[in-house]
Amino acid sequence: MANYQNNPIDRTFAALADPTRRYVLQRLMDEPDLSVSDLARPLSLKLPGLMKHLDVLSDAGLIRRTKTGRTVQVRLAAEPMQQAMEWLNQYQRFWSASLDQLTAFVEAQEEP
Amino acid sequence: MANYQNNPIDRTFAALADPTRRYVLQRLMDEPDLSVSDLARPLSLKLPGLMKHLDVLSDAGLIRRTKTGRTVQVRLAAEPMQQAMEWLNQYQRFWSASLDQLTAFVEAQEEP
DNA sequence: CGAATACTTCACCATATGGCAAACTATCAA
DNA sequence: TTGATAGTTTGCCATATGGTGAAGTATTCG
Repeated sequence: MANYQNNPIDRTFAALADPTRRYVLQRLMDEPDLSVSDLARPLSLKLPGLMKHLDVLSDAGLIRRTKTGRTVQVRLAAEPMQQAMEWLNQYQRFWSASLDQLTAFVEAQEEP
Repeated sequence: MANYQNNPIDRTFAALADPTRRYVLQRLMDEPDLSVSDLARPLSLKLPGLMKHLDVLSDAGLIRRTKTGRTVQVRLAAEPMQQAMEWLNQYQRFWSASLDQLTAFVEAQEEP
């Protein structure tokens, strides 16, 4: 093989390509600082499985883990998504309809 | 293992996770309807290697291939990126600085 | 027709990924 | 201090991915 996701944007997109990992990210949006077992509870995989996903997310810089006592708090660190977003932005001229959607979305965000 | 990218958004992000494939997409933005060998020429891989990448991109719905005679035209089909984009949009509230950037970008696009 | 061109398919390889059970390492509670 | 709890590490496995060379299929050119 060769290179295997070693640049940041590769790792970001690769991390986002798995539904379990996207689920983790979405949960962390709503409930910050969840523990590893809190995250695992609703999932149908064992802890070692989740660990691997968390490693992928950490390597991509999308989460940060801090251990206090015996529990680990997992927190979102969405910075790398910005790059991913910027990369995708280039393609907007190929779907102007959705450009309108995006504009609406951004405007909605700007309102109080 | 399990599920291996079988839903559309998985396939989209997985397709975007490789630099060769992102290169192909970017070239197709600038020069639509390139042939397979045109795409391969500047790359340091053999045709079968590129073929696999094109298969991944097709399966993700990001390109479309049409054969005329013995040459194949590859065209961008960026629709699935919209979904990817929308997914990423959720995270904007985690980086408001770049939200401003995005707003600027969208506004720039809207000007003639 | 015969040969070159433009892909495509096949068989093969090394490494990655996503999952598990089992064993291990804290840390907190009784 | 024993035991439960929270997480990690270590094999191990099956399948995926990204690459190759070699052979196969059309199509076009001379």
